[in-house]
Amino acid sequence: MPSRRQSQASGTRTAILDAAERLVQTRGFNGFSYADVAAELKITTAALHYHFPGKAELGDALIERYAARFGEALEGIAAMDAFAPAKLRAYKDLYLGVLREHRMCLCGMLAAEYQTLPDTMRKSVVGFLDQNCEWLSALLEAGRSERSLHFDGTAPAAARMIVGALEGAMLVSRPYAGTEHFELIANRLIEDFTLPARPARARR
Amino acid sequence: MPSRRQSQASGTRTAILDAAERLVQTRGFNGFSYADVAAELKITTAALHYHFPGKAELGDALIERYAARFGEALEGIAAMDAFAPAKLRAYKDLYLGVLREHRMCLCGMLAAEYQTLPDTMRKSVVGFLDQNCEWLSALLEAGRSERSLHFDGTAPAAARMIVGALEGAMLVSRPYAGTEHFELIANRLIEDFTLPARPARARR
DNA sequence: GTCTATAACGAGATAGAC
DNA sequence: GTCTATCTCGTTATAGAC
Repeated sequence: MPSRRQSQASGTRTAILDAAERLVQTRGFNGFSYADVAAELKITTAALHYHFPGKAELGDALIERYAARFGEALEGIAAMDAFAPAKLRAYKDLYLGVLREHRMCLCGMLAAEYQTLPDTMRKSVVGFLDQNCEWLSALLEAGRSERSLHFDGTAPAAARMIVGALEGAMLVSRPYAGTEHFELIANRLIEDFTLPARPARARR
Repeated sequence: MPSRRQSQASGTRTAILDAAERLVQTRGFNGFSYADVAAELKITTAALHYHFPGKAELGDALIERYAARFGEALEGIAAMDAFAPAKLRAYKDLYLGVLREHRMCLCGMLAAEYQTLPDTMRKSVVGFLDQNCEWLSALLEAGRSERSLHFDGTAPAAARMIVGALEGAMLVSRPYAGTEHFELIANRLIEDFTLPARPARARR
């Protein structure tokens, strides 16, 4: 039987990333410390430094994992047997799921703190935004082709608007308690891109 | 001749607020220190504490001044001899002006850091967002009445979408160099609300 | 892999002289 | 109003034992 590969994430490493991720998404990269993570895991900060030499490396690992997970979710949506509007709603629901946990999008939070980030983290944040815009562009193009979505201008431009609007909706919604504020904005945004279904029935 | 009132802002106090404001808008409330402000003004941190006993009080003063200044700008726009679409563009340009200085909206930045803020600052951030939404609601209603703007649903809901989208556009635009990213999103957003002028000429 | 111990620094804040 | 001097605490980080 094959033994564990050295590249496999140890339980502690994953637990550190989980705790740090939540802290960054709720308090920001400049709003948490190694001590916060260590306290949550009931280990010492010295143990943290064993897994991540410095906060910059921890930050790099956080974005890398987050972007990979988000990419998988996007692949899952792309593989859905559904028309583009349903996929766009599923994309919006990714953000909604994050907000439900009272979190900001990791890279949206880091975008706010952009000027204070190490250079490697900056590049990764931009990469995440680009990744989202490219995926959305393809979805929008497909929706236009199948006549289920409509928008003026280029697909990349429309994609940037959607990403910006959803990130902004999360940003301004978190100071208010629930998700109603976000859903109001997001649902309205998505409707603006959706053409009424032709064959079955009119929009209710 | 009347001597200076005690309530008048001293030059130092204003200089502190100016420096701190820029620091918060570029680096976040958790991304700057008294030492940063003191260094910029070439005074000591002890002098800062004379004007603002603690960082929380400084933060309160920052939001208060920012909201007041923003409110004045809104009054100025409301008083314009123009139709609602021009006023909506002027509103958008308020955000654009901030972004041109490579800054995030003060309260947008603070919204990201919301969970780490003192309670008085939290309340003020929400107040700022509400102030904007209420002003925009009135503008949207007026535009609908004069048939120069159109939107589905209620004016407050549409206003929240605009505020969220503009804050989000700033957020995701700052990692990219110029203002093109923002303008693409914001102009598109505003066009979606604007009805083509009836009498004179079609949109160019 | 995790600990204790500690270094080295920066942050917010205060006392008291000028 | 602003300074010097100092305090306390939190944060990042390292050395070396277990």
